[in-house]
Amino acid sequence: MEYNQKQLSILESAEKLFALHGFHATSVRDIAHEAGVNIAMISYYFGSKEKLIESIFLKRIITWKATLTETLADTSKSYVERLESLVERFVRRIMSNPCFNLMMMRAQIQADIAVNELIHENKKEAYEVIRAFISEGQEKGHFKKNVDVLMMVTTLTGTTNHIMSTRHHFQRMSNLEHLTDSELQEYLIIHTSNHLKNLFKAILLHEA
Amino acid sequence: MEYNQKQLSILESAEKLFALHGFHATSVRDIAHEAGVNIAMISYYFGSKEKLIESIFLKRIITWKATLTETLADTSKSYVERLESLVERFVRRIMSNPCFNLMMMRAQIQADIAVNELIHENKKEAYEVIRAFISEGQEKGHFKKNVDVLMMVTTLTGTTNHIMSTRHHFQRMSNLEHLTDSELQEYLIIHTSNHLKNLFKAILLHEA
DNA sequence: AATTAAATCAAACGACCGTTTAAATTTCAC
DNA sequence: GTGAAATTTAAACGGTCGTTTGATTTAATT
Repeated sequence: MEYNQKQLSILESAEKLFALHGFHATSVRDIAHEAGVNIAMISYYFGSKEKLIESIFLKRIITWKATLTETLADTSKSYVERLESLVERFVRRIMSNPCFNLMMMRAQIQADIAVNELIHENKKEAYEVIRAFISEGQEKGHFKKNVDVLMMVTTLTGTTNHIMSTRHHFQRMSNLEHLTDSELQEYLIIHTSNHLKNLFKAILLHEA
Repeated sequence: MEYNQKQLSILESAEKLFALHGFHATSVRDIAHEAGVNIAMISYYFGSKEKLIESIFLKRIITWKATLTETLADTSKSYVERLESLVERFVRRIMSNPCFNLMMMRAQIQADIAVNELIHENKKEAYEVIRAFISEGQEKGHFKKNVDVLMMVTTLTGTTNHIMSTRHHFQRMSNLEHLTDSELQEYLIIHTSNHLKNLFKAILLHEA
């Protein structure tokens, strides 16, 4: 799908505003104003407000299955190193795209939205790559056996999403008000990754 | 704050609909219809739709600090047992009130809502009780020292919220479609609690 | 029983909404 | 340069929204 400059501007503006205010509290007039276009352009280019949000999801749900597969198949690294890479890449990907991921969180809370099936399939693919990797590690004796991988992935996603969506609360709780937005983001990426790596290693590895 | 039967009916209906559809996609006509009252009653009893949602938060944010304090101060139990009780009570509390907690999640995503300060204070209080407990356990040698308690609490909250908000996706991923809603809820409470207990024990305890 | 206060109602208000319309303008292809 | 196609525009449409209004009904008080 090729978009022209106007369409891209609309998509970006919509993504930002939907993330901030949600779908229903964002009007096409808001989006058009932010994008510098006339309001009829939304319908002209995308057909409807509903199809606009679907287009954002379609554009953004770049399946990250390929990245995952590559990361977890890198035999130059140990199983632990690959697990650590998985966590780092995941956390950085979420934290570096706050708008889209806030939209994802809203979509997941909202039971009646058209992209739910797309999201489900996307998550299922990712999960199956991770599960295959953990299983392989278990069979080869690198990881412990009694670990619920789906719960583990839920903790990865849930923790990261929660930090991202409540980062200003977190900032206040940690007395980090002096940090700029990009400093805070980098701090959160590192600390969240480290925390999650510690958690997963603690349950997957045999104590050294 | 004492509410009459009509007001309670409005509060319940509003909570359910705000949880399902969000504040902006729920109209006062929807709420009035669900509650069996005339739409003017919303403004009459609560002043506005905005004040209605605030009233729900005020009513529901029963500070759980007292429950926490009691659970974590129960000296008839070991430190580990108290940690386990904390997890179980937290998870059950969230999972048993899906409507209110979906509203909480939405409120947290939404940066510009009047109750954010209330939520922040509420979370801060709870966090400080937990941190005091973990610190005490560390000082007495029951828990390991290098654990980020705020991150731990974030994992507790993030994981539980994520399961709750994506429970139908989770149900499908786990091939549990045959379960009724209440069976699924109970399954999730138990499995989430066990998973989180395993995680926290793995990072807090010295390997036996 | 009469009066006052509270609750309820249907209708209305002014605002906002997403989408459409028809005309105007711009761009493209020949 | 011309005509067709695409894009853009301002206005309009029909609908929904939260809140208010004033009349009516019900409940409480004297």
